[in-house]
Amino acid sequence: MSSQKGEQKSVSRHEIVSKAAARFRKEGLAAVGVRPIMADAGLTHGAFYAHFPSRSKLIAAAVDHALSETLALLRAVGDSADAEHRLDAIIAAYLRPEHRNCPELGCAASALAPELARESEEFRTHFVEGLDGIVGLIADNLPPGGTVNEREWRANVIFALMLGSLQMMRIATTPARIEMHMSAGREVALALAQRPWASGA
Amino acid sequence: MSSQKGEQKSVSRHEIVSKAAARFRKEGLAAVGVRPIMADAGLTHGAFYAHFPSRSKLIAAAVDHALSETLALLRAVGDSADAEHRLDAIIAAYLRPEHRNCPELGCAASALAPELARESEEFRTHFVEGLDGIVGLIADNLPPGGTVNEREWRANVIFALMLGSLQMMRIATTPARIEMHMSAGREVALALAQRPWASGA
DNA sequence: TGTACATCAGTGAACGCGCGTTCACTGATGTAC
DNA sequence: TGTACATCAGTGAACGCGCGTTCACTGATGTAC
Repeated sequence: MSSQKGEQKSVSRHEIVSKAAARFRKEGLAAVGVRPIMADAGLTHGAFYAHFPSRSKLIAAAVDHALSETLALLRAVGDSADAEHRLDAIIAAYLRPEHRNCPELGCAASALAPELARESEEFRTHFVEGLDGIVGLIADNLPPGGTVNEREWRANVIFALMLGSLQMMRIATTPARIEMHMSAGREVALALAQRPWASGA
Repeated sequence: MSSQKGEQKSVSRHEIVSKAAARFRKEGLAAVGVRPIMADAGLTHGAFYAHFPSRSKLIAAAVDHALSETLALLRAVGDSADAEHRLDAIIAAYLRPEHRNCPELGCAASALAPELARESEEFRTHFVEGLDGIVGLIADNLPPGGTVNEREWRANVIFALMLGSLQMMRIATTPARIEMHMSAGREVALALAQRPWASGA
């Protein structure tokens, strides 16, 4: 059987994607080359093209990987909270100091949004589908009520606020500022979730 | 007098900074080299080091330039609106289709936030001071009431929402999505501004 | 079980290219008499 | 006003370097008999 060779290859591929996802989030898409990623994965650069046809295909795979990791983590955080505090827990997990300090393990949008905005329409359409997983998780944990559209609308605003707040936390340099963006983002995101549906928001 | 030579030099410097500010916002800090910027300014790359000691000092100058342009524009937008609709006009100017489509003319934070978050603490401290100009403009146009801290707190949340919403507009690919992020961001930003002060938010 | 051959994941030299930065030089402008 | 010299903004070749990508090769693993 060729299963052991093939298995090794798919282990390598996973390692490449995983290390790339970390490097891209930490240093930016444009700043990271194929060689350092392959070195992180314990391989030499020449092997790269046996796994991916080009660097840009790796970017797509790495961003996908990062997004699903984040969705899985936020889902787990929600699941392990009381039924009435799930959204609270998800928002707090997104806007927490560790997420500020370790972009390499966090939400791809927060680490890469403007660079992703420069990618092709095709790429962005796919990325938005991935992000919709996270936005959908927020929508699913909103208080009951409202139409599907209203719930999605609200989840999108909440996510936009979380995204902007996390980026402000990362730019901020003083503990007081970081704390302000964190607690303000958490408080307002939660308040938006609990606003009555009647008012149209 | 050497005034004409010196004048030419400062005209060139301004041209370099201005073209760099546009390129960096359009393509990202890491993606733009000294040569293309100098070509945009109508000069050859060799002249660069008569104006700046290094590429990274140009980044600092370009980001400063971009931020003051944006502050001036938003201030002008606010000033030309009715007294009771100034914040409305500022928010609408930030979250408008032209700003989505032309990052090279827009807010540096929206085009570069994650890349700026990777810069040194010194750089970020200076950048936050610049951003505070915009946040301060929002605070100044909030409805009356609240302490200075409460007003700054609220202006920061509003700005975080505007930042996140504009980035979502840029990633979105369908007119409906773009429109949703725009109108949702506008509506909620304004609602946050008008929330009563008593409730602590 | 042992040997000969096929497969194929990974290696590392090499390609052309653009990067940030340096520097000897050019030539238009400004100054001195 | 005219000529000789000084200044200095801008030019473009050159430096070493890392980039994305290609490809002939290696050597461990798997297959056939």
